[in-house]
Amino acid sequence: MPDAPGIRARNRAALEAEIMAVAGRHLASYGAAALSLRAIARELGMASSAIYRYVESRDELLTRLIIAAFDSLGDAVDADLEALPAEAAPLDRFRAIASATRHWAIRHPHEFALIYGSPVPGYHAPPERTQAAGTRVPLLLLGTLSDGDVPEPTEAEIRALGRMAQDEQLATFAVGPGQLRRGVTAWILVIGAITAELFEQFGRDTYEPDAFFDLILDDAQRIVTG
Amino acid sequence: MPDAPGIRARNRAALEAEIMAVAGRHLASYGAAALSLRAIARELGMASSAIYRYVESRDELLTRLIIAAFDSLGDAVDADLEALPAEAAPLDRFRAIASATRHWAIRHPHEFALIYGSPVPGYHAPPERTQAAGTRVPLLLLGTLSDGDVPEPTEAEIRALGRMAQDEQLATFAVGPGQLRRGVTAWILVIGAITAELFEQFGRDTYEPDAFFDLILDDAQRIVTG
DNA sequence: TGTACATCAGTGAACGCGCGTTCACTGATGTAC
DNA sequence: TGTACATCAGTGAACGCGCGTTCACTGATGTAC
Repeated sequence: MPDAPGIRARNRAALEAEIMAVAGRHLASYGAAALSLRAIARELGMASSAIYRYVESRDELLTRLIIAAFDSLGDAVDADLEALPAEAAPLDRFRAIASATRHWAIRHPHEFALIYGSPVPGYHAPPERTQAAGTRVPLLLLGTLSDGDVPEPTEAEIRALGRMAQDEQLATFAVGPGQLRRGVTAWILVIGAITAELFEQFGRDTYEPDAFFDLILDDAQRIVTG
Repeated sequence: MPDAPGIRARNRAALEAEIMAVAGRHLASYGAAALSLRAIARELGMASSAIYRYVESRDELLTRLIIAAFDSLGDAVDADLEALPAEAAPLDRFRAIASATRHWAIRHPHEFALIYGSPVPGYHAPPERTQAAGTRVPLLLLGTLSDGDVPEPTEAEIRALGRMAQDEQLATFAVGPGQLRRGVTAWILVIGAITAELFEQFGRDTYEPDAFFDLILDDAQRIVTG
């Protein structure tokens, strides 16, 4: 039987949580590139070397922050989905997922940049650790698509999907290759629109992002429904 | 009458060009975040302070590199367009522009990240200097769209475009608000697909980017033709 | 054509800053008998 | 229950590195008379 955690274990868990909280705040305020183990230690009032009892390296901390960002996004999307009436149509769920993603991104621009922007210089995320968290929302989105009323996938579509079109993969996606390819394209459009808005690719105050995103969703739905 | 340039002016022009060339190489190799005035000076065998005779500051150099990247992309697109037969259909020109953009991005990932990825930490590009270069390719793309066979713009579209839908602006775009909005959406999809590919948002070797991009272009064209 | 002066390019030292990571060490907490 | 030992958290100094930017200065190029 496991002992109740001693004072050491409790302290460790508490400090670990505090470190992640401070790291998250620094990420949110200054961005991933400026993330510094020394700065985090300073804010916690501990020696810079002490951090290494909790975090292997800066890269490891970045990996954890990436996973945390994906989780935060996933939770936000889940919350918005639950606010929907149970009988909401699939396309309404689709819109809710995309809108929740956009609103999360607006509230957490640096987190969004971390997971959907340029890679952090000198760091490469280990896919085996980030993948599960990273596919959570795209999978939700695919879940709103049904195969019924959509044309047979073309040869070109199956070829384009490559490994994604293999049977084991398709099982986790729960849609056929045609809808998978459409769903991925729609997701690209959604993320692209959010990116353009956040990174101001068309300048500042040149258009109305709220209204524009609505129209983006119309196009995304047309992509998905064929 | 302007004098022939003296030896000093010639040296200055030559060194200025050399500095930009080295800066470009460093950007291409290590990315914008790692760009360092000292490193450039070192490579040119000059004192780190000497760079300041040619470049006001690191930010100024970044601004020049952004403009250079947009120009490089624009030149690449122009070249591919010229290789097209003169009677090529607008939609073929559309595809050529998008494909040229993608191929340029694959050849110049760090330049692409500089202009379409997350902002460089601690730097904000002055729009009045980068805008002209930045709109060059999008304007080419809009140039392939005609208004004729497209439905009247909706109220929602005009609202979403905001300032972009003002008359002076529309004149420079040479299309009506309906096509403008469709063209911008298509461009977002194209850039989003390139971003997803380069930044490996769906992991490595999970799909076939060449074939997938072809299908993306089909969707982009459907967006544009209504 | 020659001379006096102004402009400019480039130097080297310095300021002040920050970073990730390692290491030998102290003192507190936990464990086995 | 008490004691000896092992584990762990946290310290502070250090290594080795890099950066942007400023400044007083030298020597070469250009210009006005």
